[in-house]
Amino acid sequence: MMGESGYHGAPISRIAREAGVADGTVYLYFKNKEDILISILRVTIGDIVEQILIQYKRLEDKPIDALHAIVSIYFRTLGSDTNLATVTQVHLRQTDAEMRRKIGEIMRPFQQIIAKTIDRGVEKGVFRETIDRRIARRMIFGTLDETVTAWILSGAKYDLISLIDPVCDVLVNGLKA
Amino acid sequence: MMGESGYHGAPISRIAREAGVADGTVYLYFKNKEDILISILRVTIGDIVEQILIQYKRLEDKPIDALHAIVSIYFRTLGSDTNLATVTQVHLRQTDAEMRRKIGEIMRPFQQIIAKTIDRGVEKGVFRETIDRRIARRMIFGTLDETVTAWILSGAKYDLISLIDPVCDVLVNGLKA
Amino acid sequence: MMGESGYHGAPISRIAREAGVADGTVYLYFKNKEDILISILRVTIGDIVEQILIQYKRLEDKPIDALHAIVSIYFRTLGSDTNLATVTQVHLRQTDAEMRRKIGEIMRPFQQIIAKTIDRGVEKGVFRETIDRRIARRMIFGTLDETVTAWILSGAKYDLISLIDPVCDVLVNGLKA
Amino acid sequence: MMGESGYHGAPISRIAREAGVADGTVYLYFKNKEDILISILRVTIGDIVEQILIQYKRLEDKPIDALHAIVSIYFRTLGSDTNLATVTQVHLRQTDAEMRRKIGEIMRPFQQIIAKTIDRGVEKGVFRETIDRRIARRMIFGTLDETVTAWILSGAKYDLISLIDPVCDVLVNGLKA
DNA sequence: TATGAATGAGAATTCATTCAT
DNA sequence: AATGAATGAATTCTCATTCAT
Repeated sequence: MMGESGYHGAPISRIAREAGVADGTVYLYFKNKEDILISILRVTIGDIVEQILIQYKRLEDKPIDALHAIVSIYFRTLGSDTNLATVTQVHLRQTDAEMRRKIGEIMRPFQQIIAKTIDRGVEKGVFRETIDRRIARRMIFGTLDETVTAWILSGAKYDLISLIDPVCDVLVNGLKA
Repeated sequence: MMGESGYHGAPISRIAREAGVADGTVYLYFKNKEDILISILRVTIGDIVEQILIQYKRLEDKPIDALHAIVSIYFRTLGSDTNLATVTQVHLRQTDAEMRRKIGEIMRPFQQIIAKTIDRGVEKGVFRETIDRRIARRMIFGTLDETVTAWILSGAKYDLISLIDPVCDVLVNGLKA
Repeated sequence: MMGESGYHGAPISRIAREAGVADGTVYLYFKNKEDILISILRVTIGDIVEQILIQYKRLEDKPIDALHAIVSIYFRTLGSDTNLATVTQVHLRQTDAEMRRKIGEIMRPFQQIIAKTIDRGVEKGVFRETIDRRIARRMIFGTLDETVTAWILSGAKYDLISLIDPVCDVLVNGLKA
Repeated sequence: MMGESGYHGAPISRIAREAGVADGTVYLYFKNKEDILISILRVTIGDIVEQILIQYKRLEDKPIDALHAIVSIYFRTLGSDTNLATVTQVHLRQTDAEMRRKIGEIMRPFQQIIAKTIDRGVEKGVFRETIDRRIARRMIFGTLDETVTAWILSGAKYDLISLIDPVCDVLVNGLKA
């Protein structure tokens, strides 16, 4: 039960309606509203990180390819499910400071993979040594995030996958030695 | 739990208190809460755009300096007023789709300046011709946005101005020919 | 906050769990939640009354011993089962006026035994003739009730049985000729 | 505003309706539902205790008169306001364990006055030395409580004040040396 | 008989908005 | 123009009850 259909809109009543269940039913599966949103994010980011890690060893010596894999998996995952992306880009933002902190924690593994990729790139001499790594990480994540958000707000009319290469292009150039 | 707040974000009562007026007084100047937030954004982005335009003519032939001016003014404006930045980075996100559309409209002049700067850079041969300009615009805006959001969520502990140069560095390199 | 519970007191799910059956099973045996609580009280008070009546004939001429038997059986029954006492002292109070009326009806046989004991005591000249018998009944029941409630709210840490004699002591003195 | 009319019935909506205000208005004066009930009890018990203390010095040497004053003031206060008594005897019982603890704390000053009166009575030799003072306290409070509850559940048809003397009579005899 | 997933009515609480002063 | 008390719609969440299996 639950899970396949959409979860647009903030109120539990709408989430429940779109899932085709009664309001109370939601609470059989989730502790509270926060838990719903957090759970969706956790699973999504967990999936993305897991998929990246599978390819990661193979790409140990190729930071540019590793970055490409990160972008690719991120866009493919969110790009294949508009409802999912709506939750991560719209509903999860409609939350208070405490929740934002929890979101930050869940995002950490993904952010760490980005950080590691930057570190390796610098070690290998592929990325510039002079870049501020924290800034670089934010550039990468900010670009991905802005791209997905723009896609959602546009109504998901085009294909997010088509943006993998051009996005990698600007990112890599921003870092390249 | 979450939706213990009827709407999200800052209650009118807090906005009014911080402005030193009574709740009702707010409605003499603004149509409704949305109008307040939108107005704050409109003024802020208007200011930023105006300041950039003042310097813009002078930098017509120097796209890298123009980009530096954009980043500088954006960070200086938001970095000098934590409340303001909290509204733009937190409260304005806690809104529905219709509101997001309005926000997009208000941001347009700022986005257009970024777009124009990219165009000029490419014309002048300073930025690569092969970059996807829409993507480039999102990279720039996404990086700025992510940087300011991270700053706010960190509690605004460090100085946003100190990030102007390193942010410009990665952005320019992402675009450079 | 408070009314986070739709009704009050023990949820059916807990009652069912403690009985080792599923929620739905409860409804094969009871009409509704009220019926459960009422039934528990009916059985409990029925038991107490029955036990008292067994000893009652034998004590017909000894109103003080009869009162002792009442207190003893009341405290022994509730004191031997914390869950039971919690239902009678806590959950059964968390009900509306209509339910209170039903509770009153169920308590009547017990109250009548107290009344009868007072009457006999007066007849025999053991209790003062000048006492208001209705008040005396309430003193006895009020004292028992308050004692059991205090015991439950304390966490049932001490032994209710140890209070039989001292409680009888004050009650008997309140009535004695 | 608020305060004069009745507060029957558990739900805030009914409390508000009976106070002639909207649901939300209640929250301008009380933190939450618990706060309403607790506040009523605090004020009531505070009043009762205050009134008793006024007479208390004068009755230092007369424990029986002191007890009479306690009963009198308790019954006069609750007996003069059915709504008030309904809150203390019905609604305040419909609460969870945590709330019961708070209620216990608020009742403490009243219980302490009872305890002190017993102590003095024993010192003066007016009350028996052999009574268990904790039990005696519960007898007194249990009798008062049961009497007021019975009065409320009867529909407050008779006059609670008329019970002051007969109640004192049984109580005093329960304690007398 | 027994189950327990699903239901949905009902309760507390927040806060944008209004309006008498 | 300004106030802020009062409103009530909207929202989350609980739990008694039902019913298909």
